[in-house]
Amino acid sequence: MPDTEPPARPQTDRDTWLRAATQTLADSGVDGVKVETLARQIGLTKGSFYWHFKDRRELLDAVLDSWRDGRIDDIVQRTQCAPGDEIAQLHHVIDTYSLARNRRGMRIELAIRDWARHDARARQIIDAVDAVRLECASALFVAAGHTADEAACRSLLLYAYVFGLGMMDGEREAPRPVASRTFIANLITGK
Amino acid sequence: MPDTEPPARPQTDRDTWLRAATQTLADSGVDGVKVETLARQIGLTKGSFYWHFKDRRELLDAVLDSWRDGRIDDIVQRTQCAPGDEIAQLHHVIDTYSLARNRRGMRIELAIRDWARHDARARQIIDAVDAVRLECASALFVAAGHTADEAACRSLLLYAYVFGLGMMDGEREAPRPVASRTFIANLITGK
DNA sequence: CCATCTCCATACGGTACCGTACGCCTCCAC
DNA sequence: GTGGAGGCGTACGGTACCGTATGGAGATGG
Repeated sequence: MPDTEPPARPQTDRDTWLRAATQTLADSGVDGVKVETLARQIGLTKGSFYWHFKDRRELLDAVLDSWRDGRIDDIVQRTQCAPGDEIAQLHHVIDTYSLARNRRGMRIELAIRDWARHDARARQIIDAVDAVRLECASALFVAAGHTADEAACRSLLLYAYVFGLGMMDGEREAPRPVASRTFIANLITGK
Repeated sequence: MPDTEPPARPQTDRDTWLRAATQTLADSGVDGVKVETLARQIGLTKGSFYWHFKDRRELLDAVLDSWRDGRIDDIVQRTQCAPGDEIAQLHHVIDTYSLARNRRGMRIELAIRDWARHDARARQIIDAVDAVRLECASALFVAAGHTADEAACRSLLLYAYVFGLGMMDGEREAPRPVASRTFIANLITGK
């Protein structure tokens, strides 16, 4: 921040740490993200780590920031559609979050949500992402003809459902039957 | 198990360890449950701990078992009602799980659900509790006139919603407006 | 060819755990 | 009163972390 952006440094090894941390976060939760363990995994040492990051916390914050940016870009993209297709698009959003279709994404999401129960910064990131998601989904419901209040309720139900289901299903292999998922999606979107 | 039940031992100090572990589980997650930390909290030492428990794992399993028993008793009780009151009873169940009404219960629940993502035994307990809950809720929906398939879908939506909402809301103070909660509950139960 | 900067390895001190070994009380039976 | 057994405290070895200190290889520029 003090100096003028050293011109496009590769930072590829910083990203290596970031990716490893994100993966471990998904696999083992925040408490599994340990400097020495990551070092062994990626074949580097703490010497490298403490050159790229001030401390463990800075790594975690970087993971959080990059996750937030990715999720916000994603939802903004995924909720743009032609007029008249809003409900179909909402069904697509629900499907996108299904465990079978996006296991890794769901694991990261759940790990961060759990983390947010003890960490203010993580909580803040989660709240920011949720706010954008709810707003985007609400806009679709409104475009489909619902009132603003009702749209907000249905959006909340939608996201609570997809993440709650992710939590209940855990690592289950067999996906829920199509008929069930369609029925539930119809309840949420209002047929 | 080998001998014949030493006649009603107090076991009050074993229970002290159990309660402390459950509380810490709710506050800090499984990884926060550490023998030496608990010892400091309750004013005992590891000498006591390793007399009552074989190791840390045995304590965790005991927490899990007692939680499962409590949850199953609770849901069986809470889903008994007079004929005709089924939908009202389901609304009551939803309300019961609201964060404002049962913060501590929700914290324990979420901590165990997160734990279940890495631990087979915890996963097994969660699955057992979920199965009973879904069955009990489904029975109410069936009694209210829904088909078995639809009852199963609505039950799944109900529980996914309440736990998903618990996750999204975190430690939020202000409860959701009554109108919203009623609207969503009506969507789930079918008006 | 020397200086400096980047990037990383090695080595170290310190802390927080787990589980074990062992010993000290206290209560009760005989 | 003495000998177990229940219940617990103390002390110890071992491990897995965090963060720091320091040095060294390799590129880069003068």
